Amino acid sequence: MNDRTAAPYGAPLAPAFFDRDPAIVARALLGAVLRSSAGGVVTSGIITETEAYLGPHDPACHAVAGRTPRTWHLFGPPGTAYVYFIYGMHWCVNAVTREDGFGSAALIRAIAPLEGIDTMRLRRPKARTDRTLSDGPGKLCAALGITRVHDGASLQHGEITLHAGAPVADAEVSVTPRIGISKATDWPLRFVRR
DNA sequence: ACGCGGATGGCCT
DNA sequence: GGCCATCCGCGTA
Repeated sequence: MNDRTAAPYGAPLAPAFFDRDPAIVARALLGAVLRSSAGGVVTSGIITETEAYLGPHDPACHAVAGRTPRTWHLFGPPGTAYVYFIYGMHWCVNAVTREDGFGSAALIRAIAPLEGIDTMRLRRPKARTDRTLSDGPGKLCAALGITRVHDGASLQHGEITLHAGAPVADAEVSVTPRIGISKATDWPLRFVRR
């Protein structure tokens, strides 16, 4: 209904945007728009929280396991979606960073709902407020219909895309250790928009 | 406002 | 067999 409002974002971010250090990319993704057309319905949100996973040398990064069936697309070219299944129930989405074959990424941890909020509510019936619709990595994937079928897909042209949005100033950003991990727990690689 | 534990299944050792 | 880049509901305050 109110889904026809003008979307304040343009063309998808180019591969060159992602072909940088994952911490730079994770920071730069704050304020960007994550968009989905899964199921033929547009849902989107403004990114408010991200984390960087640095590669095979980062103990908390899935790349430490090497290239396995699960981590295959983490080693894809920059601007690829790396979607994985966790805790037997949830999906999480990353944007692959750096060069093809390296194995680093930026995890999208939270978005503020922008378009398709009615659809997001249907997909997340337990969410009581708009804010809790997509304020977690598993929640936002459920809200946007992101699943295994998107693993390995291009984030430039596909059902899931990333778009530049309004810039976010450093004064609005908190940098903290990453959440929910058991290794390298003190590395400051989580970026949160206040 | 917090803290804790159960759900649930694929994947690596 | 054990470990998860999580979420939700229930308990205590």
